[in-house]
Order: sequence, then structure tokens, then C-alpha cells
Amino acid sequence: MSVKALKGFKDILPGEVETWQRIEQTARDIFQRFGFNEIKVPILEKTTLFKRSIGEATDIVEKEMYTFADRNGASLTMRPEGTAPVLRAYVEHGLQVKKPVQRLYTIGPMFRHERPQKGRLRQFHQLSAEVLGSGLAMLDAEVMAMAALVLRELGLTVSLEINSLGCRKCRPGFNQALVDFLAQHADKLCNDCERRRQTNPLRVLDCKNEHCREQYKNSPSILEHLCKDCREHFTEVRKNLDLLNIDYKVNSFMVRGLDYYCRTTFELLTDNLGAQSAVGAGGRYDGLVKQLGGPDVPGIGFALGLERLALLMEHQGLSSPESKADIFIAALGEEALNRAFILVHALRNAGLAATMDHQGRSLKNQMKQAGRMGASFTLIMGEEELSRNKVILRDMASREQQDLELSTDLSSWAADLKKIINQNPS
RNA sequence: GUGAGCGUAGCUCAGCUGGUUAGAGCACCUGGUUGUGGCCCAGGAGGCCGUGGGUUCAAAUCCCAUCGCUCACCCCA
Repeated sequence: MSVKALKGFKDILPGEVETWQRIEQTARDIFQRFGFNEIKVPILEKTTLFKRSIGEATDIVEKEMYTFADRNGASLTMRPEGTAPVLRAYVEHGLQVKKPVQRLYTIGPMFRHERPQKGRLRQFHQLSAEVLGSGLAMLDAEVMAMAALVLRELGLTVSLEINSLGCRKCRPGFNQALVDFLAQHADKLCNDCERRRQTNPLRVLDCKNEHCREQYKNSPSILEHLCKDCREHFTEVRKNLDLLNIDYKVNSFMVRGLDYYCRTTFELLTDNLGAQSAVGAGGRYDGLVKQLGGPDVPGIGFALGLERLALLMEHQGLSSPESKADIFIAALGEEALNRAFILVHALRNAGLAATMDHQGRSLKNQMKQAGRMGASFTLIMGEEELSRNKVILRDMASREQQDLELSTDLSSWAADLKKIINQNPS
């Protein structure tokens, strides 16, 4: 058996990659409009970075990280999410002094050792954006609006759900109320919820079990336990979303898997991803920058899952086609082949996507190749034409052909040909 | 970590109450056109039937194991 890719690691092949490029390009364009700058950060970090940010007791840290010892014994981890590395870079380079409010985005792979399933891989890719330096509710709304716009410009329809998780002041009170509630119903919980009750009570809220859901309808709501500041913040967020005409639904059962979230959290949801429903999610993480040794600045961010977006695009019939050639050069005979080799280079220099067959195959075969790669035009270089110093230009869609006089100045000849081709895009 | 389903050509799959040389469609190559693609027709190439063991006169087919993939749970983008 030949070597295959690791479980949960996928190749993105020609034909699929174009959709990814389109997603990235759309997002980059929109992020730029919102004043975000790209930052590229490493994939490997010290393990402590993630333990300190995501939280020691989370599933991600406890059982999903690709963690291993470096040759010198240091514990390294392949990033399971993008916020921590970006904040690390922000702190390390003192980016807070360059702009009072930093808007950063990054694109790249993340790694979590989970069992793969639809829309979930061990190496997956995220587009993530962070705003550091402002706790204003306007930013919460703006960030959500930006994420929603990316989806909209891609032609995707998703729903936005928001919630507030409170802060260090008010969440403990809610937590206690929830624990008390669960204690009263302990005998009626499913096995998973019983476990969650001990380890992470908040998590019971998004249990999929019908019976549990039924009971939790009467459970205490986080929104009723918010402190005055958090309550006001949440009200402001909602008001600002309304001002921007962003549709959303408040879901007080929405929980996040990372410890650092506080106040606003949100998810972009779809029904078309199998068991996975979130194509994007994010929230506020005031206090995290300070926790990582930086200034005490608030932050908010979100991530979009690229595989999930690509899956949705495919599901909606929005996949991008494989990129095509502008022109194919079909050469007949050894002499023509040599001249075609030079010509194709001149065409590429002129900015055309030009390609040829180097094997000396039959014209029929070369025409077939031209058609297969979607070339709009084919240049036929046969000995007969070359003896007259000409080539045939064939419009593949209309099947019309014309003779073109060759020139010794190949670069200007190629530039002229480019003009002809651009006038007749097929 | 748990559960279920599936492994046959590059891809999608048929064949599986055991029975000769394992099939189809798509894709690929050649020809029908001495130098003209898409459609059509003809031909061709391409398989340790995931792997190992067992039952049997005989295994793609039945049994066991193992590996792999997929989906779901947990959890998450």
C-alpha cells in the first residue's frame, strides 16, 4: 500500500481549490474594507500559550491538541485555534502603541486531534479576525456585520445567533444558579449532562437530547443574571445590530468551548452541513490580552471555517470552475514544436495564460487537449503555415479561423495577440 | 474515547442465496478525418475484488481478525 495522507488531513485538489481561492479573496477584500490588516503567525507555539488562553479544562486542551516535545525537550503545540497566536504576536511586538485599536486578520490551518466527520478535520482552516483595544459594543456589531457580509457576498445564506456569557462578576452567580437547578433535576439528566454537571455546567445548555432540552426550558437564563454593565453592553450590541440592519436571533442557550469568551458570543449557522451547524463563530474576550502578559485591553474576534464554507458553496452550487487557459498552441512537426516553445513563452511574458503540448502528438489530440483545458483560442502552427510565415488562430467557441502573420518582434506580436484575445473573451 | 455503515478500474458503482476468462458508466488512449476539439460510432488499456487467516472440491461472494474510509456521539470552525 502506498503512503496516504493522515487521517483527517486532506488534499485540496485543482477543481476544489478555486472555490477556496474565491472565499479567501472575498474575505480579504471585505476585511480590508473594514480596516483590517493581515498578520501571519506561526503554526507552532509553546504549549503554555494555549493552556493559558483556551483553558486547561477545555476539551481542546485536554484531549485534542497536537502536542509534542521538541528536540530540546520543550513542549510545542500545533495551534488548535488562531486567536492565541495573534494575541501573542500583538503583545510580543507591542502593537497597541501603533494603533489604539488594532484590527487584524489571519488565514491558515489549525489542528485538533478529533475523529473526523463531515465538516470536521484534524487539519482545518480558518479565516479569523480580531479587534484589539476597544470594548465598545459598536465593535461587536461591526465584527458581526463583517462576518455576515463575507457570507452574503459569497452568496450564502446563514443565520446569526447571539448571546452574552456575562463577565467574571456575573457569570459565577449564573453558574451557581444553574448548578442548583441541575441538582434538582439530577435524576432526569442524560449521561452526558450528568458528566457536564460535574465538569462544565454551562455545556448542558446545548445538549441535543430532547428530554434534556425540554427540562432546560425552565432553567435559569444567563441573560437574567447579567450584571448591570454586561446587560447594558448586550443591549447596546443589539441596538447597533439593528442600526446596521443585521438580522439575528438571541439564543441564551448558546455556549462556547473556549474559556476566554466573555459577554458577547455569536455563531453563524446553517442547516446544510450535516451534524455541524456553525460556519463561523466568535465573541468577546476582554481580559485575555492581559492574561497573556499584555496591556489590559479588550478584544473581540471570530473565525470562519474554510472547509465548512467550501462545503456550503458546493452544496449551493456555487463552486468555482477550474481555471482555464487563454490560448493553446498546437504545433505540428519538430521545427514547429521548437518555434511554439519560444512563442508560448512570449505569450506568457505578454500576460496570457498560454499552454502547449510538448509531446508532438497529432493535431486532433492537441485540439482535444485545448478543448479540455477550456482554451478560448488555439494557435495552430503547421509546417505549411510556417513556410508562409503564418499561424492559424482558431476561436474555439465559434470555430472561426484566421491567418495571422508572424513577426520577428515576438513580444509586440504577442501583445497584439493579447488584444485580439481580450476583445473576444469566450 | 464510543457507536454504526462501507472497502471491487483513476472516479461513481453493479456483481455477493459460493461455481469457468470480474462488469457498467464516466475519464483515458487509438481509429473512423495524411492537419482541426465538444456529439456520435468502433476498438484498446486499466483490477493482488483493502490486507491476513479460516471454511470449502471451489471465495469478490460465507466466517474471524486487522487496516482504512465515512457518518454520528462527545466536542467544535
